[in-house]
Amino acid sequence: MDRFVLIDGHSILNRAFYGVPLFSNSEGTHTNAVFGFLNILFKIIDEQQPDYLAVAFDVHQPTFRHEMYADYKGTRKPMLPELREQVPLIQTLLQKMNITIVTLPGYEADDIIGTLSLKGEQEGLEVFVISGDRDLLQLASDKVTICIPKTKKGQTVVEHYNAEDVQELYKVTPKEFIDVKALMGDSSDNIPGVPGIGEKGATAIIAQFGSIENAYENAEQIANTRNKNALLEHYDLAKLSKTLATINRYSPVDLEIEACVFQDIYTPEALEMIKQLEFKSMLPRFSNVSTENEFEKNFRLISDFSEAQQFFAEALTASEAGIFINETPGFGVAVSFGEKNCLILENGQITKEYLTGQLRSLIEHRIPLSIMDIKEYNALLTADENDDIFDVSLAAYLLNPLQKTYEYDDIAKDYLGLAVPSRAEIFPKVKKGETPSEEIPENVLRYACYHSYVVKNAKTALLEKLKAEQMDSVYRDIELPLAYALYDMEQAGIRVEAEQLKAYGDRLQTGIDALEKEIYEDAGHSFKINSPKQLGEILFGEMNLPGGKKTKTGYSTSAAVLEKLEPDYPFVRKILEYRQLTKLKSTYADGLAVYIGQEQRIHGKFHQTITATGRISSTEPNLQNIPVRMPLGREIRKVFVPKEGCVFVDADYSQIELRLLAHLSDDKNLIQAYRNSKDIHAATASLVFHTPIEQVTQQQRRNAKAVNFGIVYGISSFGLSQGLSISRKEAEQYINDYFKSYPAIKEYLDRSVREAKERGYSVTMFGRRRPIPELSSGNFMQRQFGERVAMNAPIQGAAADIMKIAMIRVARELKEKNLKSKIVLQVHDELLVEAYKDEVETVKELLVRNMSGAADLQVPLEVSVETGANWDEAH
DNA sequence: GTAGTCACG
DNA sequence: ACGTACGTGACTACA
Repeated sequence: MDRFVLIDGHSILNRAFYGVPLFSNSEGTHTNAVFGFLNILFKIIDEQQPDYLAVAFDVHQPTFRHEMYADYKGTRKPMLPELREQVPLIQTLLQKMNITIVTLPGYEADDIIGTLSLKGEQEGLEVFVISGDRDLLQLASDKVTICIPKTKKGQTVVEHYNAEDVQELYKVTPKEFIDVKALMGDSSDNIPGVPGIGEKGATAIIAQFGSIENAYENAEQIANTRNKNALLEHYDLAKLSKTLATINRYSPVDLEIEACVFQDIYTPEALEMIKQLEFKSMLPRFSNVSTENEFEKNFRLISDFSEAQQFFAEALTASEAGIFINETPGFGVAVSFGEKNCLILENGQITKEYLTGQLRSLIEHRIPLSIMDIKEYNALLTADENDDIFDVSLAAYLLNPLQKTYEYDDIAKDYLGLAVPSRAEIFPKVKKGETPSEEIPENVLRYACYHSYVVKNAKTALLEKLKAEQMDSVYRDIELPLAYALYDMEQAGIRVEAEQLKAYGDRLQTGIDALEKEIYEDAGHSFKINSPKQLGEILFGEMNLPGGKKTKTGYSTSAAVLEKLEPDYPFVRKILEYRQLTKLKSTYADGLAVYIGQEQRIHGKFHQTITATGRISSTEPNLQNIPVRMPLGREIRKVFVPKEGCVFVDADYSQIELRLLAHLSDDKNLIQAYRNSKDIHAATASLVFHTPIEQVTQQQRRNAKAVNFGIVYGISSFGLSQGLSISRKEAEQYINDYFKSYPAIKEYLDRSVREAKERGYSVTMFGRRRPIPELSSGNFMQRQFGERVAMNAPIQGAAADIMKIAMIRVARELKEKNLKSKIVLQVHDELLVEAYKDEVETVKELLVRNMSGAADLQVPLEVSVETGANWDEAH
């Protein structure tokens, strides 16, 4: 039997909107409801395999119901703008998917569905009605099934109701269901119902009499007197309600079911829109859509040795080439130059060594190459900063540092205006992160050659754009050379004493076990101490501690909250201690151990295209957040040690961000303070609190320090009050006093915000940009966030630039002087060098010189340097 | 997969 | 009245 699926458009969109957290694509269009709608649509299509499909939408116009009852749907809230803007989106997308959309002025989508479902039933079809609205249950029969999607534990499940299910659930037939609703009323549609009769009464009456009319005629048989009187008194209202609640199954829908025949929904037009909406997870569904480009005909697979040799010989004559290195399922190299795009796969005489040798040869012959993420592939290419290699990822990052990834298909779209199939489209079964294991060669060919094609062609566009935005220098003088310095740093790795680390972990475990026992005893039972939910219930529920309430999901148990309770409750102190110990154990003791490799070294990754401000980030493991503030945590640094014959030399910028603030704002007072004083926070306190510097108290100094931090973060009185545990009023006073002492800083910060608003981005003194779309948001909070970012980004970004410049210079000088010492870590304002003992003095000197000389500021760029037998000692 | 928490600059 | 410090990454619990 053929199946006919009818979808209640607004109802499903509405459900999707509230079921899926609000999000937008990178253009700022809200897309969550469209996303949710599609997920439900795909699920229904997969389950039902419809032969006919139509989606009904209401039109924004009064219906026949409004004419008979002016207040119909009167109390309904207007649709939120975030949802309203998605209605045309889903409608356009459905059209692009060849799906029939039905609307009917003067009628609701319910009536269209009622009419078409009846038509379908009469024509012998099996009908499925998809809606979130239970009113539709009145349409259920043995041929018509009502499907209601629900979100259960984050998963969409669809509940099915035919006539029997309705009977079972509501004790009345689908037809009688109308009468029940009419009697009890419906607040969401503003159907009046009969005053005094609720769900129970309505169901009882209709179950007994079958209809309002029959019940009225036999009213004397209604057992409940109050219900009986209510019905007798409000019979007219009940009749009106019934008419309003009845779906019109004979509305003038001018549509033959044949016109709804289900066709291929995976069209190129729809795919284009899905990409625009950025629904990456849905791309695999469109894998059969060919987004084949003309040039794809030039993609060739080479697995014959002599052919490969000929190809590489020709490549040596190219003016430039794009390359991609494919590592799974087999090793291969894709090279694009001129009109040629070839993937040469490892095969027989074509060995991995041969292929990398050929790439080396291109580099040595100074053929300009273009590649994504040179750092990632440099183990194979062994290039250095003097080679002619263009890194597409770095350029794309500079042009927009806010993106999560820089995939070749995004590059093609953004800089070549070209739609190319993404990885997900080419390998539909392969999930992100997994490796294609049994991929057919044609797919690998497409994937690899699209890659090399895009990187070859994007180079010009990216360079032009960098130049146009005055970022060519940041690219050429900072990011690109830095990639090689970071590569060397990753290769060097850092030595970690595995046994000491293990011992440290064991020590922690002893403490954890003891604390756990005490905590369970105090609580009277065991529970997951690290579960904020369980802990919150115990603290603020069972134990009835003051405070309580905070987050969306329950009580807040953050350190900030618990620390306020700590003095009065030993139990809370134990919790905090437990948290500290388990954190150290899991993240550091156990967490680091798994990364220890050859020669006891950890080779963490340093990422250059992640942060919005230009800092680098560190993962697997994160070596930029190794504890230092608390003594017990700091112990971990003792297991980071230099190799035999070496010591650590650790160099730190002293308050680089605050110094940058002095420089950028040109504030004479702050500049003077830096030139005169060793202790800038005390100097600030002296000025702000009108106290001679030698009389500044520790408290005053602490406060001044917090204000200094706050300024760099994009000050707000609330933020400062939180940081200092003082009132907002006091915080505000501090800020005012601060700006009185440093008037140019206020002007500078205001200027930062103003200029960022004008430009849409902020920019560092080296030309690095950070777009701040929040500045033009209609949302106050968002805009305010944008303003703080506009104050912070030029400072944090410039500090990052300076450190990068310093790293490049240090790495260069170490190489030039043939020193064996190596940079092993960068922690934003700190460089750690593993220095050979006979090089220590040279290293110390060159570190300080290069770091403090990396920028010419109006204040000295101070660098402190220390040595030690482990990281703790050296820092 | 997200929320909460906490480690760093 | 809103409900906030800037930038990251890893881990645990839980839906």
